[in-house]
Amino acid sequence: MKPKDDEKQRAIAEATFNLVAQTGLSGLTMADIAKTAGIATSTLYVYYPSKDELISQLYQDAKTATMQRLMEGVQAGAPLRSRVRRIWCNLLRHRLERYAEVVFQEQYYNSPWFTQGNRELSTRLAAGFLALMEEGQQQEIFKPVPLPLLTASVVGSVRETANLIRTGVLADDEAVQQAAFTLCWDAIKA
Amino acid sequence: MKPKDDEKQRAIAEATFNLVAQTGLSGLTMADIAKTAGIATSTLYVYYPSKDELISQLYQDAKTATMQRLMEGVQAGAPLRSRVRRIWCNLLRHRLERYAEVVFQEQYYNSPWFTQGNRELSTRLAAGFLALMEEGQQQEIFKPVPLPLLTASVVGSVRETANLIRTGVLADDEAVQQAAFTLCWDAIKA
DNA sequence: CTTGAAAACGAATTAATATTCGGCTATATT
DNA sequence: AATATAGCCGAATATTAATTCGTTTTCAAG
Repeated sequence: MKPKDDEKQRAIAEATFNLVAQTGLSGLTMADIAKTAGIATSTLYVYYPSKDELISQLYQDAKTATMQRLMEGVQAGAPLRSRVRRIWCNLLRHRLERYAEVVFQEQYYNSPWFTQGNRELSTRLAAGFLALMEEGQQQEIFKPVPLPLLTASVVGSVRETANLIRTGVLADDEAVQQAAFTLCWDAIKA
Repeated sequence: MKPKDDEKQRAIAEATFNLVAQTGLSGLTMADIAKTAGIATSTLYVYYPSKDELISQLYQDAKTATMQRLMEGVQAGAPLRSRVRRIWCNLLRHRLERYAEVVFQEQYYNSPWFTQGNRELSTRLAAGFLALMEEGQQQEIFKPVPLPLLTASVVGSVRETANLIRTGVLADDEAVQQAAFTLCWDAIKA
């Protein structure tokens, strides 16, 4: 029997991310995905049973990749500030380099199709990051406020910064990064 | 001749906001709007020439209301910190009380239908807020970083906080508000 | 080299959904 | 009170898009 083609799989994902970044999740059609990926529309159904499943599956892949990158090169022994800084930079680079993928994730996350199961996956993948923030709070390096306030500040800071850089309002250089991270750190530090 | 019915106008807006909050801008149909508003689908076309125009018009109304509320009770003579705090609280209250309207604005803002004209409107309406932030920077109360970084921090802080309160992660009380605003202020203050 | 099972395709099919149309109704003006 | 103008409605219409179907092509196993 003929095996599925990994290359087509990749093409489908890439096409979907790019189309969503261009025209939004709302404008996404199976016909467009197929055309952009260079295959027939009906072939999509060989790889995914429905449009919903396709989107959900791609979300899981993208989210997993994001959270993996988040923790890249974070050394357990290093000072907390540099670990947080590393995470902050990882997230920023990821958002800038794989913008389409990130847009896709956010649009799906805020869409009526987003499932409970995917919400649980997100929580599970964020566990490492959460533990790190909690540690910082116990060491009294961070403010004694509800933990979600701290994590939201970090993630929010990256999002805002990435948007400003992407739209050309800010340059993508060391100075901007330094400044933006300092705002973030001052917000959370005790 | 028969005049247009203000009550219907209101019902259309309310229906649209609620439906978008429930099922997303992508799931919005003219039939649903009409049904929820209690009128015939074709009557929608008496008030708006097309679905696009309907959405665009409602966005302008909502955005205007938001920015008006933003500056409510901000006294020109007051210390900068309390003016910023007032703005921060205004935005938070608005996001919590008129959640559907805010969701609608954000989804439209990030949709492929969002027009250049609406982008300009947004900029125009934000002028007062921007001037205030610039003043704070000239008085060296804020950090000497690019202005957009400061404004994004404030707006982002409100968004994150409102989301946490709305989803029940944080309580809607004075203590939380105090804590969240302190994070925000520490981020931007020199 | 044959073969069978699954991939791949293009053409239906079916289900939604934005918009239009023709007639009726309400009301502001005279 | 008459009337004309525009609101209002329910029923078409036309278009778009997800999914299915029947056939052909490809490839791994025997």
